[in-house]
Amino acid sequence: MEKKTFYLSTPIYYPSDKLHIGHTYSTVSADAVCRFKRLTGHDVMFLTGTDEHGQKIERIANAKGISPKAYVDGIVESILELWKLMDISNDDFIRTTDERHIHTVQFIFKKLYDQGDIYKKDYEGWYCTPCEAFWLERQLNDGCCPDCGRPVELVKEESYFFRLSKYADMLIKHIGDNPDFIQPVSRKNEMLNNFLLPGLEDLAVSRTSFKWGIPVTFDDKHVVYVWLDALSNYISALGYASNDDSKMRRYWPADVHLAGKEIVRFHTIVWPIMLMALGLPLPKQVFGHGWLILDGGKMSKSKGNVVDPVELTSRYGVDAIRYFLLRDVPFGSDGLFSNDALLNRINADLANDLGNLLSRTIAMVEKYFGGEIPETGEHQPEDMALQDLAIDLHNKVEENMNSLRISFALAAIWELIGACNKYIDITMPWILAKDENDKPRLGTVLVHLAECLRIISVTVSPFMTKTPIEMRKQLGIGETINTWEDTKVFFMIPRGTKVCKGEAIFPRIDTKKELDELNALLSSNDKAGEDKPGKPEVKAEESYITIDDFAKVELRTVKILECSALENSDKLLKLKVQMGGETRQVISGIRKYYDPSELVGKTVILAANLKPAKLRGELSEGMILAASDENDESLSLLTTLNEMRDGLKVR
RNA sequence: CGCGGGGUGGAGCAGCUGGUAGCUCGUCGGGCUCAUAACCCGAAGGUCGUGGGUUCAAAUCCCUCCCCCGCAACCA
Repeated sequence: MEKKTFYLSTPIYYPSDKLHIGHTYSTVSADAVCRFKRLTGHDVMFLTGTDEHGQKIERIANAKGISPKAYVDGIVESILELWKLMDISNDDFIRTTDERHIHTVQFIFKKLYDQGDIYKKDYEGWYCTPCEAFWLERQLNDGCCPDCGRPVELVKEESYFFRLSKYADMLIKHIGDNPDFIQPVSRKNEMLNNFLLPGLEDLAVSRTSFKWGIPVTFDDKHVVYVWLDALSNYISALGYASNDDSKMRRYWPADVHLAGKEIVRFHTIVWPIMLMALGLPLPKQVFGHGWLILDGGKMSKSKGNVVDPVELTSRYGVDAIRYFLLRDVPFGSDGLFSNDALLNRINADLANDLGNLLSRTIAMVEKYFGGEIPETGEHQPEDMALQDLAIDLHNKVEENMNSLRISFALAAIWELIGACNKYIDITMPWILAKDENDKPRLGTVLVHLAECLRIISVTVSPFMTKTPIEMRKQLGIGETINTWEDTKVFFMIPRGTKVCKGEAIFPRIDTKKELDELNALLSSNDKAGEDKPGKPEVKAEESYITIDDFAKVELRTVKILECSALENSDKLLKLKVQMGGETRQVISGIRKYYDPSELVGKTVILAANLKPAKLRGELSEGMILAASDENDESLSLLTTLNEMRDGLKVR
């Protein structure tokens, strides 16, 4: 019989920098689901990759003086290493710079153009020259660029547009007819209420303002712009529109597209409409997972508050990290990441519960039966209860995994582990061992434990990769009786199997010591910044400025005369400052840290020759200097060590 | 009133198709010694953000308000 297929994709990641624990979370989740599907007999296609085009990459590469391709090649290499380290079992890795992808995108673009779904139109928009970015009217901050605060100008650019509007009704109907299409459901309402029902605007799908993208075949001024490029990866990887589309026929439509919640919108609106326009069936489900929130707030590359998965893995092992990510975060909603929670989880669940259970079981088989799995005898009620629980485990795991409730699946496994520990307490094998007459009973107890451990080793294998192998090695069964079907049957380990005591699979961690070390590491990373080994001198040349460059910035001491909160803003303070004979108005985003009254009379440092900008409708003539940490958790204004008068130059 | 998510014992969460408030960690007390100072049992601790409404009955449904967080077309 033909195996059922299962096609799952992760988002393709933007390689503007190294990936952090959040990306790892997405991908590890995907991996667990795919491993589970393989274990339960599916023909799986697991795709991940990178989305490599765009202005941001182009700019970073330019700044480094290398080509965009050379730049992303380097990052992609580190991503591949990371996935290898995390034991990600993807079947393919698609890069949007792959020839096969470019071919598919160009085909799609042309086809949609030919059939009238893509059209060219002059696009009038607000352009910020320094940022090289277009903005919509409603994005502007009182006529200024939302990024840099400088004024923007109205310019015309021609652009290709994709007729989303044409397919909106079809999509609304599809969403209504297929309740599982958008998961979790809360996202579905969000999409409908926010975007679909109010009406879709056509989407700009080309750019002329930068070059780093896939050229439009019939109009070489244009490159294909993000979403049409990126989303196509899900079929370009299957060979859509290529000589060999066997995978396309085999795996399409996808079973699940995993997406971070911020891009659910593109996956549930733009992508389905693209597919409709191409006459292809829609994916069965788009699942929007939550984010890992770091203590201080959402983690992001630009905030710099990232947690390095490589570091964590080298300390605690892949399985510990995989386990934590999969267990601690309810899939679909946000999860909190903290070192504290991580170490707790490792100690409590892995070392104490699972590791110790294996260890004590093996130890007893060695001690009481010379290391050979004994024979089972008559069964007591507590034996039956344990058997029932173990035999039922595959149902619970299957049920939860089929609805992508990964943490619940793990919780079910840990229920059995807990029951085993309790079973030992009830049966008290060490007492049985004292009386030769109780030997058969003792054997029965140990066989039950070994069987449970065997079943656990299999059910846990989608989530952890090294642990099950080590468990089975210690149980003496190696890679036998390890199929999904084998989890449904008790008493499979042959009598006389030689167990083999090994190292603790999860050594207990000295939490306090490790926490100190991790924190120290974090702060030293902050300070060291780029001069970590690997790229010391690259930075050197480019990042120095000359004394002349420095002289361009005019820094002055100023005295704060007045200060008040700016209305209709939650971040801004409005200050009046004295600088020599002159007074100026400055807007500063420090409301979170300072009460207006406490600032009056203070002397601070002002960047005085910054081009004035309007913020929330108020003129800001300069910028007040402040030191802040990467999480924006603490911030301090700069002042002078000794009392100085205002208006002085700072050099 | 831009949109969305959330406010439950010390911490992190579950429960939210209404019917005696649950889990993990932590704390305290006890048990056990096969085991990685681990495991097992018990206890303390919550007026389920606020105010109102529906109901025999609300953490759970409806409305008011307060507070946190995210998003607003390239940061999973």
